[in-house]
Amino acid sequence: MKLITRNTDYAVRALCFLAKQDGRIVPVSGLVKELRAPRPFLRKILQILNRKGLLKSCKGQGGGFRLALAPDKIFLGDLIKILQGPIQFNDCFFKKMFCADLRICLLRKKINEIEKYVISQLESISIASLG
Amino acid sequence: MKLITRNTDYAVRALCFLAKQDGRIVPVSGLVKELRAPRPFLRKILQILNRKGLLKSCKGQGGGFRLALAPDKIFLGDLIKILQGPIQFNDCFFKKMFCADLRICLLRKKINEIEKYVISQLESISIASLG
DNA sequence: ACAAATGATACAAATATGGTATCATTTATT
DNA sequence: AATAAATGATACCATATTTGTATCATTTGT
Repeated sequence: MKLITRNTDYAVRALCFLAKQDGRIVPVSGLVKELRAPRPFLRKILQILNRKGLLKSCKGQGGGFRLALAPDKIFLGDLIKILQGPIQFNDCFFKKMFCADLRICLLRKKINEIEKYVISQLESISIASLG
Repeated sequence: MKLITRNTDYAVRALCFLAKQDGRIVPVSGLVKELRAPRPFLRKILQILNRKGLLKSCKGQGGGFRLALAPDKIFLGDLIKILQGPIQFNDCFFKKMFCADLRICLLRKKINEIEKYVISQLESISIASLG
């Protein structure tokens, strides 16, 4: 079981690299070189981060990407939510089926507590702290 | 992202039910009825738990399953390891590629800390505490 | 002998993840 | 104005994992 998937991993590395560029625009080719990531896959990730407002893109020749926010305002939790969906340790498979039953509630309750801790941690890890 | 998958969920419920049977042998049909789980899928799960020593099976007519250990000696962490594999929040996609690089180590280090906490929690939640 | 149970194992469907391919659009440069 | 270099959008495909299903062999109580 993984906490972060490959696309999040690429995203972290890309953002860390961009954080070191002082706002200079970097084209995908530059990031591909730096990260040795598959180019079309990386493009897809960057485009998503652009749409979500973490990156700012510039089209046309000389274009590329730069951070849209300060590195200490971008958190691992944000990236995971955007690229992997909400963290739901606690997704109940049995919905209304058992939920009157005490032991199920106990399981859910305990997993929920773990989830809350993990989310709070992930929301405290900034790109700046990883750079 | 899920912390426990459906088969683990079934396993928890099955073990909790068996824990209430005072060592009486319960056939799969009994558990299917109790859990409304797909019978062949549940059989597969129970057979795995038997092989791993958490359950004791009895073949033949009148056979079935019972707990092999006291409910306070079986932990959620065990079930997850058996049915979902080792918890590896920290599985590095980039192995030797970047590992000389400081920022990668920072990411891994932080995820490792979260992983350790989660594992310690999962290893503290017993079937008895969920019953 | 028979029926009721598990053991073992191969197969299949559904979903999630990782990645590719293509074409349209924008923009700097010439 | 033409061209080349970049992103935007989107459809598609490959692989792995999860969630099952199906079948036959084996064991055991009656």
